[in-house]
Amino acid sequence: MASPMYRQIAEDLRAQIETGTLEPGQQLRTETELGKRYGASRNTVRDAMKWLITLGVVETRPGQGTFVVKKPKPFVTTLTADPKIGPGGDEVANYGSDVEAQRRIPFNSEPQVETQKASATIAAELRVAEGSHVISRHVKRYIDDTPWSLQTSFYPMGFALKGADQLLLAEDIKIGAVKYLGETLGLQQVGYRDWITVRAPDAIEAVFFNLPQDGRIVVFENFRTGFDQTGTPMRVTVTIFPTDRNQFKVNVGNLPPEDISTE
Amino acid sequence: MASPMYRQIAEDLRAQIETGTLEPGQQLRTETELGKRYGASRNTVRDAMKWLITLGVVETRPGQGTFVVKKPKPFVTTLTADPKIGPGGDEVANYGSDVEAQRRIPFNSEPQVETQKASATIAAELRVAEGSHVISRHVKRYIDDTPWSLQTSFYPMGFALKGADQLLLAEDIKIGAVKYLGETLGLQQVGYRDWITVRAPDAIEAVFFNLPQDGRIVVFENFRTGFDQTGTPMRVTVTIFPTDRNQFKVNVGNLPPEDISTE
DNA sequence: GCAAATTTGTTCGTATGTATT
DNA sequence: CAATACATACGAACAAATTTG
Repeated sequence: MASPMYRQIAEDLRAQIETGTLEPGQQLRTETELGKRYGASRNTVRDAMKWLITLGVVETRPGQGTFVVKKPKPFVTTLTADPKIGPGGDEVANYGSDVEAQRRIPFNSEPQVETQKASATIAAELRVAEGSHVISRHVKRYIDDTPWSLQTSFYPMGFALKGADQLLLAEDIKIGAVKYLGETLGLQQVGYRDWITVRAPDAIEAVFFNLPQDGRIVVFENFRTGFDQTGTPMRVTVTIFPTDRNQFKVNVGNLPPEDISTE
Repeated sequence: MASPMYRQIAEDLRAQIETGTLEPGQQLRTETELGKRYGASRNTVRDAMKWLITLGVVETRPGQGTFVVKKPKPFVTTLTADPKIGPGGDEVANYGSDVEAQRRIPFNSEPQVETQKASATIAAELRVAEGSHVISRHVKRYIDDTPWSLQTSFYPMGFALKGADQLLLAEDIKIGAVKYLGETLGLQQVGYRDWITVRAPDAIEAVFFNLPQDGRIVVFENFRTGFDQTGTPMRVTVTIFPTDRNQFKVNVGNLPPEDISTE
């Protein structure tokens, strides 16, 4: 009896959900009904609900009721390059093929292109002066019509001035940005480094991914810095993935082919 | 007036924390005091506090008060192998060197060794029958005395019977488990695959890492499957890292040496 | 070591607002 | 428009944890 009543109620309901007595998507009894059943007031039941909500197992809809949450099937992204493509592959292309292998339909929005002054983080990764101008290309990415990731690539402004002017056009670069930079500037991406963190979504991300506003569901933030043949950073790509529907794989060394049919 | 009062109070306090008016570690005024100041009841202030708690910006300590949270300095783990070591390196050794480079002091508990029946997930990764026996070796890992990760490695039971009997001893394998398997069974780890997900911590993890019980702070779960020269899985290592103090790096291709002094 | 004061934690009751059916 | 169900807010009381005298 150490734990307070609202925790006991929450635990009982959670157990019912875990064991499948309550199925995903199913509606729970109303708060007043549960109060009667457990011999508690409606406010105490509501405390139990709040607890279950922060645990992410139920959600409430005003005017309707409380429901067991449905977990979406995760999207798996491989961070290491496909050996057939090598480290020079394009992010969009790479991720795309990875998704197709899972027989899903990816869709990217038209890029939104801006020129900005580099933030401290971006400047440090690109090794340019803080506040110097950079090109940012932003796309929204969907899989099977569900919001999947938000991706922004940053390039030094000099690239466009030296001949890679398509970087400034708000239009998909068909051959891929990396290949385009190779053809126009002779730059080759010989490697990249990913830096993966987890943080609460900002307001824009929460809206796009349809996440609760209170930051219960967090997002992956992946900084990918690409390096050219001289060891200089040529691009920084920041991709945001909500953790509730995304997973990553990293392949190192010689691996047998993966069986994806059972995923 | 669109947003409810408890959100307005929370937003005001959050802004004070963002701008530094309230510093990390600093104590907020008591709930009753804040209620008077904002013209709200104590319960409404408490709703604001709950909101800030799920946002992760404050924490309450019964009998003491409410405090602005201090964010710990993150630990960075590189998932791709050091090129000098190659994909055959040991997890413990690999991670260890990675941490030392950041001039921190890692410490591993003595391993806790058990034989178990393989769970569905472990069996699938190791490609053994579900329910067949496996050896599990579990260590608790600290850096600078703060709990850092929980790591469990699983090996097929056959390894011990065929000569690698030190796997069953609750004692550190000095030369590293991978090298030991090479010497005793001729197995070489030629590659591995990491599979990274994020989930709420279970009760044991929450206690070890000192995380709040309500699952607000989630953990990375990294499944690393190591493969031998025949392409057969030889080991599965599951490592749990709390996301509030851990980050990952992934290196692909040819990279310039990283400047770690500025981290 | 104990008692008092302080502060947050839990629970109840009640009233009113808002969203959906 | 009415009924239903969750959302917000107030007030009150007692419990539990911590610090201080």
